[in-house]
Amino acid sequence: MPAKTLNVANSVWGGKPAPTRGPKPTLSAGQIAQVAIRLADAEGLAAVTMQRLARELGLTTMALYRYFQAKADLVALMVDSASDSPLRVGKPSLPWNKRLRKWAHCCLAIYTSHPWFLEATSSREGIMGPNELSWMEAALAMLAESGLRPKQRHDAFLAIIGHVRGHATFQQIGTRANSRKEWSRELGRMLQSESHRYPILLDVVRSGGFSEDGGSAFEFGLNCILDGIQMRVSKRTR
Amino acid sequence: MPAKTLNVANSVWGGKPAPTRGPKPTLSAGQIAQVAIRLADAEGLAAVTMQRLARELGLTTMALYRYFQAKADLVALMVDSASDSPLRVGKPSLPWNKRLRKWAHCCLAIYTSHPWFLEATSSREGIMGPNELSWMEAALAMLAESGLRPKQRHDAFLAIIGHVRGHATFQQIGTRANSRKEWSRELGRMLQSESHRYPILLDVVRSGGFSEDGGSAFEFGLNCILDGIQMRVSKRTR
DNA sequence: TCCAAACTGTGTATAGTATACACAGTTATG
DNA sequence: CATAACTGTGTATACTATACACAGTTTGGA
Repeated sequence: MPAKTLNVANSVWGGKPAPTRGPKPTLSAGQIAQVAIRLADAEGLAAVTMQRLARELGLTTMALYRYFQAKADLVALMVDSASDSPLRVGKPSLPWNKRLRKWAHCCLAIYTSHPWFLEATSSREGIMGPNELSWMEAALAMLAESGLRPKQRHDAFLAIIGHVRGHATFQQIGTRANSRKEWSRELGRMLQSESHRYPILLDVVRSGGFSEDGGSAFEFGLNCILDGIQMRVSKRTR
Repeated sequence: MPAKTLNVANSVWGGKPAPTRGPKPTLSAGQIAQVAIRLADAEGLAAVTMQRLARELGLTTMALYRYFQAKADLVALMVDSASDSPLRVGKPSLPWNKRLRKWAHCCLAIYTSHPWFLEATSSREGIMGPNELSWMEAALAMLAESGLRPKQRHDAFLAIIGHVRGHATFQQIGTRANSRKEWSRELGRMLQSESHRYPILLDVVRSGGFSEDGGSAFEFGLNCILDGIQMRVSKRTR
């Protein structure tokens, strides 16, 4: 019996029947997740330990296990709560690709405003939560408008979310110990001592490809993907 | 002083001066990394603990710290060793995009043959190793042939590696506890009970978008990106 | 009205993690 | 040949997640 998966689902899909006897819980799973999110935003996901979180809440460590069967359930709820974020893609009259572009930007905003989000969603063991699925549904709906078949909608979605996550990964380079600039400088130094092996890479580093960005890399790749999808849509309708 | 970063670099860029006195080490860092790779391939990255690895090698746990300053250094060497993998992109006479496609497939092969590779490379704190950089150099060289400027080469590279990693992430869904099919079935059941909220998503699941793939999703997104790059190259040369 | 079931949070205990530190044995160099 | 520099060992520590027994609280049914 796949017990773990089901439990994770329970924490995110409010499936607990709300018992009648016994004392009322002093908190709710949602409240705990909110505090955990604030903690993770401020100090990283590694700071969210059961002991630390309990201390933050004025509870004992083990009290948390009355709200979540395991830590994975807590993280799952953190993820889905953070996914309850405004998705503004403009009027439905806008063409699908314009709205999809906005979708990607809103989605990226979750990753950038919650640095832990990427790590927390990198191992998709349990089932996804309702808010996460809503994001997915929205993107797939736009792709459906484009005229792609269901399987291709999925493929296109994967390319886009992959790009969002890829950019989020890139943004987090050297985030912890050193600053990003320091990381880039270090790489440059390393490359210079081996410049014969990596001449072109050295060009890129010197052009500031790694240190400064300002979102142009995100835009570039997103445009490539959207144009590529557009081409395949045109092929189909032609 | 960013000591940790430098140490990681040392383990990967053989910078230790090879001492003269004292007994010879019974092993080398590279050998240890190879055993760790075999262990991770078989039982996952979580199985690679210092104690387990030491037991596997017939050493004490603490003996490993004579070879690596910290576990992160070991993982860094695992990553770079696994990156020492054949990159066959065909004759240099082939057009850059055909070779870049092959590059992406070879790169994906690393991720699929080493399921731990994705996780091990998800937090890029330290500097990259020489083999990793060689992969990057190769891709950037192809993009340079296309005529893109250095900054755009970087942007394009990011889109491609992002797609490779995105697909690797997708492939690992539900890999652990349940099979992937079970995961998809579970999702389908969940969606059916909320079918009014996720009608289009349900279509995709029913079309087998999640359960079966066979690499078509990878191909689709890769083609989109490569065509998108091609368009931008044409614009520039026109 | 009262009792027992069901629930809450607490305290304690355990197994597993990385890794710091002191030590004993070994080797090449002065 | 003595000592410095290195090897691997053993022990200890601080942190994880979480299992389990318990004491106190609330409520449904008698």
